[in-house]
Amino acid sequence: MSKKESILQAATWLFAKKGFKDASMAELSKMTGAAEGTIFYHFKNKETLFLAVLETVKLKIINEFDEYTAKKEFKTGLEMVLDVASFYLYMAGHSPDLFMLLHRHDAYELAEVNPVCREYLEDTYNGLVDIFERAVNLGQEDGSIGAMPARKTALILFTLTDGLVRFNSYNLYNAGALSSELIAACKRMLTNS
Amino acid sequence: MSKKESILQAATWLFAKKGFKDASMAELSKMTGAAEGTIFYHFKNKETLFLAVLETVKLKIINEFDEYTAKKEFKTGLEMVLDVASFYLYMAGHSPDLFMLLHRHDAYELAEVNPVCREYLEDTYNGLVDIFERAVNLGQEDGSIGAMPARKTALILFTLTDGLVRFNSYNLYNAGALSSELIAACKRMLTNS
DNA sequence: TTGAAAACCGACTGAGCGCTCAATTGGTTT
DNA sequence: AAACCAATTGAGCGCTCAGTCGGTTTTCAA
Repeated sequence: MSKKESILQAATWLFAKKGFKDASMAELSKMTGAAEGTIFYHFKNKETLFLAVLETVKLKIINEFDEYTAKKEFKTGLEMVLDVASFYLYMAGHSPDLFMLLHRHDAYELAEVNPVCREYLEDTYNGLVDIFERAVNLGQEDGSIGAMPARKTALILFTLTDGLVRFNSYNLYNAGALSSELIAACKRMLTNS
Repeated sequence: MSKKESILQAATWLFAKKGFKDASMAELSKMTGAAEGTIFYHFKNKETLFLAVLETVKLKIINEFDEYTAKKEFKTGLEMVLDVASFYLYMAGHSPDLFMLLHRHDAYELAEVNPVCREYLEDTYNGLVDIFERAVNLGQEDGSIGAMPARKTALILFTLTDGLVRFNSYNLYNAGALSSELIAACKRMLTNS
């Protein structure tokens, strides 16, 4: 792995763990073995490095879900919704850094003034909501999901699933213990007419 | 209003807007007209000030919801759930600072090492989830809500409502436009057997 | 082999930060 | 009038940090 790549990888972890402000270039330098000057040789400043991290987060998440939905076969749209929600919980447990970065406020504050940052975030979220929407549409065609606005329902499903992941990362409640209840709630929400 | 009170009030706004690290005592001093020394006379350090802010947030939120549920009469448990969710959205729009503070990671990171902070957060969340749970129990007694685990369902309802508020504060999607869909989704989720 | 570009290094800089402290004020008690 | 005290002040201290810079090493095509 090139030094640039290892910097990017370590930065993902560090920004996720400490947030933008509390992640210091000195610590990043120690972690990677690269001198501070080297970091600034590859990324012109801290903000640029953060943006590069956000881009890889977006690519990794979208790619992971694309692979999952392409590989797996779903019997019904309802089943697809439930499986995607489960997979979301699974991924968040498996790659907590990626989701932690999306749950911190750093990116949203930067997005207020930086269009590129905003684009990364919108792409990531739209990609995820799109998957739920496709599943809802599918379910409404095959009859497994009742009549309701597909896009808005997809946003609700996404909000609920993502909210559970977020609460889990706060260490106040255990989202794992709620996963089966999440699935049950989604099922009831979608099959009621 | 005493100088101490105005410091606390301004700090609430500043911590909510900028987060713990980016909120500087110099700016707080400018905002309030109090010298920096005065701030440290009333609050021994920045963390103590932050804790004091968190405590007022907890008190304000719990108090607001207590007043609401005490004043208003609910015909059924289901209606209470839906009304409480609506009131949650209303409050978040009316006092965005309070919820912004709960949505930032600062408090949760402090809670990892500071039991008092953890207590404030748990009290706040438990207070809110309790309201939903009472409503669900009520609904299951009067028959307006189907059979399902009350506490876990309350957590799901809370997660969903709070998640919507959070997304709204990110300025990526408009939670206001989803409020009617939130209510509809909750209704379907609760009345299905 | 060579030499220029790319990659890398780490001591250094200056701004900004939380916090301290000696001094001052104005009101109350003795 | 003297003593006391809580509240307030702001210059300044020690420290951390992102970012710079002059120099060194590595790479690789000619």
